[in-house]
Amino acid sequence: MIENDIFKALADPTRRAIFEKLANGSMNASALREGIDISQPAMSQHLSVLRNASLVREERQGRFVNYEVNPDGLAQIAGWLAKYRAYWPARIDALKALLKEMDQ
Amino acid sequence: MIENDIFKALADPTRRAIFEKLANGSMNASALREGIDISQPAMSQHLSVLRNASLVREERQGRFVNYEVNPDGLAQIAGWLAKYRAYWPARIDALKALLKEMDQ
DNA sequence: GAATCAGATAAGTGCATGCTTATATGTTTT
DNA sequence: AAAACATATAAGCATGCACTTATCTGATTC
Repeated sequence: MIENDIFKALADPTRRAIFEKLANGSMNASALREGIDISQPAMSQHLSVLRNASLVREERQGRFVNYEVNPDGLAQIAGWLAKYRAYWPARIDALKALLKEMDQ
Repeated sequence: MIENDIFKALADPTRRAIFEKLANGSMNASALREGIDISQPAMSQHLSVLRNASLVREERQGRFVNYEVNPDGLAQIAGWLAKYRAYWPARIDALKALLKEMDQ
C-alpha cells in the first residue's frame, strides 16, 4: 500500500530532514549529505525509501543523480488528511496561526 | 519531538485503522477491537501510542475508557504539510479529484 | 583505457517495535 | 466483600529497520 510507504518513510527524522532540504531546491545525493552527518550508503538508502513512497523523484544527469520533491506523495497525505477535515474546525484557529507563522 | 511521534504512530496500518474507526465516532477500547483481529493488550498499546502522539484522547467513563479523535494531532500534520504547499499547484487537480471522490 | 568519481547494492549488526502471555489496577455488579 | 469486567502494564520474543563496511555499476576525466 502506497499510503503505508509514505507514512513509514516520513516516520524517520533523517528522511524528513532530507525531504525538507529538497523542498528548498532540488539537488544531487552528494549535495544533500552536506550538513547532515550521514554516510553515502545511508543517504542512498534513505533516498530509495523516499522514492518508493513517491515523495521524491530522481533525474540522472551524467554521473550525478538530481533529486526533487515529487508532489504525488504530498497529495496522498493531503488526501489522507482530507478524510478527517470534519475535525479541523475545532483546531482551525491553531492551524491558521501555524500557517501565518510559517509565512514569515 | 511531537512531529516524530505523530508520523511514527501513523506508520502502522493497524493504528491508522483504529484512528479511522474513531474518526467515525468515538468509542471505548473494547468496541474498537470489534472487526479488527487484535488482542486486548495490543489494542491498549496502540491506543497509548496514538494518545502520546496527540492523535486521540481518552475520557474515562466508569470502567470504560472512551476514546475520540484529538484534532491537535491532525493540526500538526496539516502544519507540516503546509510547509510544502508550494508544491501543491502541480497536483491541485489530483487533489481536487481526491477530495470530490471522498465526498460521495 | 586506466583512474577517478557519483551513486547503488549486499551483507551483517544492534536497537526499535509490535506482538504474545501473565498479571496488575480500578470499577461495577451481585 | 467477592466475583466479574474493562483496561493498563510487565516481560519476553521475533521481526523490521537504520546503520555500518565492502563491493559493484556506470559515467567522466586524464
